[in-house]
Amino acid sequence: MVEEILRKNNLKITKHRIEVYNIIKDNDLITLKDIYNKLNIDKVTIYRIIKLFLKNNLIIKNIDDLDTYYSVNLKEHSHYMTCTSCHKKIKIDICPIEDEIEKICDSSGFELKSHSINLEGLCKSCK
Amino acid sequence: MVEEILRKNNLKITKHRIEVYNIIKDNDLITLKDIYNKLNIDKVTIYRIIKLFLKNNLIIKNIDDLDTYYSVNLKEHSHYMTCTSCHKKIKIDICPIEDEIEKICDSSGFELKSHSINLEGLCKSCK
DNA sequence: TTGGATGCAAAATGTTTGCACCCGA
DNA sequence: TCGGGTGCAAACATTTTGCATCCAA
Repeated sequence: MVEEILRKNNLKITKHRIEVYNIIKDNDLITLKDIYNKLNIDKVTIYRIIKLFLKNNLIIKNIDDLDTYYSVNLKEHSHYMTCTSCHKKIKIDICPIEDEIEKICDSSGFELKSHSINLEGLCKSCK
Repeated sequence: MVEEILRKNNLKITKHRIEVYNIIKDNDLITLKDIYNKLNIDKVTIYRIIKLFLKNNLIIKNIDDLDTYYSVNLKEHSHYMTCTSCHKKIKIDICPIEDEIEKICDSSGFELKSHSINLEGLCKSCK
């Protein structure tokens, strides 16, 4: 529930914040432009909400060769490989860094709050 | 040798391309702005060279909460964890996705050309 | 010599800021 | 009620484009 997440982070609960969070949650890897196109909220407000969510690690910033995308920051999450030819994204359901990164954090005392991976190459049909 | 790399990719060898490649190589995770500040090359030309290098997988685009950085795409490479409080970057010398991703590519037929990882959190002294 | 690379100017896009007004707590 | 959230306008920053000139092959 978005409201709980906002409350837990001491963020005021507003209609716009709920809308933005939910649209990111329901559209994994959505661009700011698409959030703007789907919601009736001023672009500036979306920038501010995105910034706030990033700062509080509620969402994750992802990139590929073309654009910047946002996704919600949850334990269950996917990563994607992007074909630079046909621009299709192939979903990976396991997190390839999970185990290794935990070891590194344990030994270095780093507390990981969020992560994103950009994998680019050619898909089966494009190579 | 930069010249060989350019030749191998059928790219014309120019003074500027050599300069840009070398400065990225010598300054792991450099911003476009810093390339511009360090070299006497028009900003537009740097944008074009960066774009060309990315398209040919000669360099990698990396992000953190603040900026976009470039690094050369070599088998021996580092990743970094970024502290969102003090903005220090902690170098990781092993590639945490290497093994897992190879398996995924093998089974899916995806040919990985480049990858970048963004790890954010709090370093030992900031948490 | 020739097509692509570069520099300069300008346009187009993307992002932030200031301020008045609005709304959630 | 009140401080922070939002919309609008404008400023600022980033990236792309058009075109004339230059240079690597």
